[in-house]
Amino acid sequence: MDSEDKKNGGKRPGSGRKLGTGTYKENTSVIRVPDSQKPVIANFLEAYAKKQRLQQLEGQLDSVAEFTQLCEELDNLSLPLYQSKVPAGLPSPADSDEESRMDPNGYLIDDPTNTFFVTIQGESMIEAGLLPGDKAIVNKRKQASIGDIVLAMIDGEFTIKTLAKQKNGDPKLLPANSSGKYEPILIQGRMQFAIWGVVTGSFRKF
Amino acid sequence: MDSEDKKNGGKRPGSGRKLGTGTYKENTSVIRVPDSQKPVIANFLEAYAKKQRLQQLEGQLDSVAEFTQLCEELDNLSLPLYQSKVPAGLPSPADSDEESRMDPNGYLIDDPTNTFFVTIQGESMIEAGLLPGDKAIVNKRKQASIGDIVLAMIDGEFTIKTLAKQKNGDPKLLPANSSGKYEPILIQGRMQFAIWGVVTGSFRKF
DNA sequence: TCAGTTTTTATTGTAACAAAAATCAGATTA
DNA sequence: TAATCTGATTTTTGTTACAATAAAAACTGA
Repeated sequence: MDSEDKKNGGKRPGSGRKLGTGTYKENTSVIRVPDSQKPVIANFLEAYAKKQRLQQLEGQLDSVAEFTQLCEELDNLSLPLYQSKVPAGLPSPADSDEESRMDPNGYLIDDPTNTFFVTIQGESMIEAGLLPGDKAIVNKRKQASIGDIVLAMIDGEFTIKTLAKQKNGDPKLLPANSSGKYEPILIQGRMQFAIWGVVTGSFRKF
Repeated sequence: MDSEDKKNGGKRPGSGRKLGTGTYKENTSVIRVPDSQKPVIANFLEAYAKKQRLQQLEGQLDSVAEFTQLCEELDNLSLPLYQSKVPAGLPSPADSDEESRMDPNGYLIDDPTNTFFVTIQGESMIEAGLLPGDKAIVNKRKQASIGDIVLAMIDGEFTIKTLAKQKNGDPKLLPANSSGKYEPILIQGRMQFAIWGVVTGSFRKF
């Protein structure tokens, strides 16, 4: 009733749960957050998890077009998350006493709801006319195409670069600075990468 | 040497760190997050903490100096979000005040009555970030100083250049293009020369 | 081959902990 | 008397530890 009771003994080399099978397909760690912001962050993470899940489903990307389309889809999926609070600089209706004048707002911004501004940091896009301190106008609904200047997030950091394609079809991000100080960024599978919007214009104050 | 050695013994009822003296002025708890999103969330929380801190300060203002400083800080508060970090995905806790949005018109144009636009032609000011097709914002009332980018008319033709001074004190106009294709323009007595305004900003559409 | 069982390993929310920070009371000093 | 010092006390906070759960492969018996 006991000595002969063993049925399935022995080693199981190679068994066990596989790496990267968790919610986020990556390592996690613990951080402390204020209670009031927990639901906000939870929402954000839920959207992120969904994105990761879909990206894995989609398998290997073979074109940037597809990829950005995917991003768009994902963006729509997670839209409820930040729908209410997109930090867009909504242009106020111009007080056009001088109607013959050009209006920068109208000229620069086609789609106010989906437009926001980002301050340029660094000189990596200097040859595209984007200097440090400039404000880039970003449309987050516009479909990104090869050659567009885009706002992308790589491993949690934002950058503005020109979108291009690698030989294998994966995206890459090109700086516009021939000094050699900035390298193209090749997007690889293990990097967290997302296109947040297309830069449709810019402005600056001297 | 021992019985009389007690100096500060005993209970300290009411002592100890006060509640709500932490970063967020509220309870916290720990959650697990994917490593790649840690910087994003950290930035979000930083903004949130700043907001909480300032809100607490608001309750104990006792001088005008402090108040104006606070206003400045609150003003800046909405910017860090756009500057490099979290344009969307996480709603900005600092941005809940509606009025802190940015308006390109207001940002670019201080003095509408005396402001007009000029389309850049040529590449002579490319290193100042002015590309062909850009719109330069010109204030015609502003006093031009050495180092300013100005709209000048020389012998009936308009040009945009940086204003500088020759050794003899006469003005000269410097291009911002190191290719050597553009030469400084030295203003001489027999030339017809006038400064029409100071370039205070620029904008473009891609 | 197949289904159920067992072993193995990764994930994940939470508890626990220790160091740091903040605050107060009594003692000491100026 | 007021300011400072010292130790006690409590909250905060980043990290570690852990146990429960989940996922995947190996084994067993048919």
